[in-house]
Amino acid sequence: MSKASVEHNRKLLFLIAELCQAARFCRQDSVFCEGVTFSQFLILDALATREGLKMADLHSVLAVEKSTTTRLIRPLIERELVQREKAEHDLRATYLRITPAGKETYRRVWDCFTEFAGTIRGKIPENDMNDVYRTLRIFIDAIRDTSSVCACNSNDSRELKNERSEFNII
Amino acid sequence: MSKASVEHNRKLLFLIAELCQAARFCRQDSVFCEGVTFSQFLILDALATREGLKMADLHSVLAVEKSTTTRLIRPLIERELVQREKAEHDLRATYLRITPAGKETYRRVWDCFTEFAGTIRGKIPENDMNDVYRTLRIFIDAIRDTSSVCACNSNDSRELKNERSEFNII
DNA sequence: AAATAATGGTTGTATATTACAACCATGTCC
DNA sequence: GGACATGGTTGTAATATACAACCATTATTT
Repeated sequence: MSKASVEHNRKLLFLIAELCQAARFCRQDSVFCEGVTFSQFLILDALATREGLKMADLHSVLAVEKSTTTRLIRPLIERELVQREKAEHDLRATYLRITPAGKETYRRVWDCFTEFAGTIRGKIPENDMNDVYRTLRIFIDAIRDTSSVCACNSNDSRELKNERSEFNII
Repeated sequence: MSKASVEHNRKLLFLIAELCQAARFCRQDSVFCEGVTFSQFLILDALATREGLKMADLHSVLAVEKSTTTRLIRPLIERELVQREKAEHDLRATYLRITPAGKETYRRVWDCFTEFAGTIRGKIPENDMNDVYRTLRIFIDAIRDTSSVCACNSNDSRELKNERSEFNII
């Protein structure tokens, strides 16, 4: 193992550490509002922008286990921001629909996020912006590829398919 | 709010979502070994490379509350990978020292991480590498800066503490 | 058609991460 | 000497998360 390589790995370690901290911050309540967490915002967004989603679709949007989806969505159901519906053609599936109240909340939370996003974007030099997006994607994809043995995912890169069982690397 | 701006924010939202997932994956046990978590690895690293650290120094390395440091370090103490020592000149402070067993574990965990890091680096085109590091830093710094400024419009005033603004560990 | 497997979802249980507040001991400063 | 600051631990609680067991339903195989 070359010395340069060790240095490289060390750099990567700290970068990941900071990434974890940044991720933690972005999920803070302070970023959002209306008592909606980051994950719940993602759920509202998915339901607001796409029709006919069911629980199983959210697993991949959120990249979590199905039991976790159940638990994340519960508060939204209780607050009546989201409704569940049984589909006739498959009695197992639970379809989800955002309610008018949910849409209103979604809009307001989106405003909060807009402020946050604006602040961040304001701190990135204009001519670095495209590079930031591009390379961040490279980095994320590298990690995702590492995470899944079979990276047979759709080109909608948002739909990170990573059930824990596929997480075993190396 | 311009349409382009909305699109921009949306892009950022998903980028952050994916970043959170990536961060989550990087902290998975599978990346490490020897029953050492990511945070604990950072602690071992700090103690292995710097002399005379005390608890308070770790707060900023880990960017967590002091009570969290106490809890993160406890398993390391119990497994005797780390020792605590009282300093004579300040009986409040607890100094920490990595033990020989701790060093050995550190080395082995480092090997695990090296493999992980190698896999990731192998997925990033050679001539993008510098750009990735550079822009990732820009992005992380932007978020960090936002975290110290953005006490946002919050009605629930759970702002970030000073520890957060010391995010910088490199 | 009966048996078996797969899918969708919930609940029980457990763990990790993390914060905040209250508290104690010790230092520092006026 | 008293007020305040610093370092650390413990109590308590919330969130995120997984895995396994389970139930109901649908799909596939024999």
